Amino acid sequence: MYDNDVGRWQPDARGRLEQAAYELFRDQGYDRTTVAEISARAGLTERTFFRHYADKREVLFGGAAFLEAELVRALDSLPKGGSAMDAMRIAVETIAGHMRGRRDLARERRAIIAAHPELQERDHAKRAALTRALAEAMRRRGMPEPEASLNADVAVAVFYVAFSRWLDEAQQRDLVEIVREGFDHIAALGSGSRPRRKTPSP
Amino acid sequence: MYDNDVGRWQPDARGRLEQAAYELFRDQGYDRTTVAEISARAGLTERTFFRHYADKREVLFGGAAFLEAELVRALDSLPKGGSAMDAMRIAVETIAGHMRGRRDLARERRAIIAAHPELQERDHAKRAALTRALAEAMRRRGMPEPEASLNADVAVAVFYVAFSRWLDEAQQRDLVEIVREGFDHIAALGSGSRPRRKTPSP
DNA sequence: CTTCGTGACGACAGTTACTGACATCGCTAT
DNA sequence: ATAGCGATGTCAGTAACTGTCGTCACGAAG
Repeated sequence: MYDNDVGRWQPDARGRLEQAAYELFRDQGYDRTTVAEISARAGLTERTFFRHYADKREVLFGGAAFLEAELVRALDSLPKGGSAMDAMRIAVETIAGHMRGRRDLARERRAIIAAHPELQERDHAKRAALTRALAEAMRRRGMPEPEASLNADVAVAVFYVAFSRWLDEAQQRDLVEIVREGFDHIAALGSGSRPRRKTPSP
Repeated sequence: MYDNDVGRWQPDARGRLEQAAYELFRDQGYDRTTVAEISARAGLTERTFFRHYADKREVLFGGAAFLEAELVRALDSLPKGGSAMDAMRIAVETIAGHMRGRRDLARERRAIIAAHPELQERDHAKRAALTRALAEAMRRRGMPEPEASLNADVAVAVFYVAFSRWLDEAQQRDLVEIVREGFDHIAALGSGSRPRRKTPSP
């Protein structure tokens, strides 16, 4: 679904558009670069840009749909026996793994979004969509409705907090590890004691 | 601050723009009405519309800033002695009181927003801003940080859920009453029993 | 009474995000 | 071959949003 164009045109038009956009946003800022510029640098026309992205903002959120799909896929492929929180933990750790090697890009992206309210709006919308998709997947596993949405909220919050820390920390830890600590912290809240482990028990 | 224009132009330009917008949105839909149309119906120019509203969407969210200000004002004017949840309850009930007599308008507004993703984005952003403002006010009352944000989240969630029910219910109850029930429900969660009251104890 | 801002608006031109309609041309299946 | 399909190009158009300057009532200062 991502590998288009092997014949008449250069391949990976989407990827070229995204890369061109990041370069231009970094060099001259988000609102000083036009869609026409992005398209030209990618060797395409403005019209084609809007065939790949519904609007200018979406070029910064191409990964969100992939992330959502991966999260749901990971959760659906898990046996339905174990605890619900464990299932969510595994699914979230799965998508956290997909971030490996993209920290610098993610930091650039965050800086751009932080400087533009319209992009923050879109970011929140993507988070809400991710949460809804996760809640729906939990419902498919048999969890009733207040719990499904509440647990999805918590799991997505853990992911976002971990993601933010991952970008902030000076030493470069693995995001999956930070996510795991987050879920440990949540579990500790329920048991009334301090976190049971900092790494998986031997 | 809201009562401009008593001389050379008709008064209440903002109000006229808002009313014109609602009428046109109701008659021909949000995206089939242009800012030029709204401005003309209000007896103003397009340029003036954008002096009052940062963009076309904002004309539907003029009340949000007022609501936020009222919520903070109500909370700040409360004595700092009592319980934190009681203070939030009183503040939220105060702004709930401001909705009286605007149910039909609110339902129209909700229908418009529900039909347009861009407006839902803005709606979520306004809710986030309200939550942040409430958390900050709670911090001013001495509540430390994880609690302030978490409690603000809960209080705003109660308000939004109550608001939605208020619009849905066939018989027209008072929003303040529904908000009160919501806070009762939350309090019951903490005490481990069912809600203590459905209406204020006699 | 004059003068001097100041605030709210109009007029106008310009940019740019976004859309619709139609043409082009390699690829694949029949 | 040919017919359809899919990704793109071309072109024209709409409407959201911005910068700049001019206008005119008002109120304060002189």
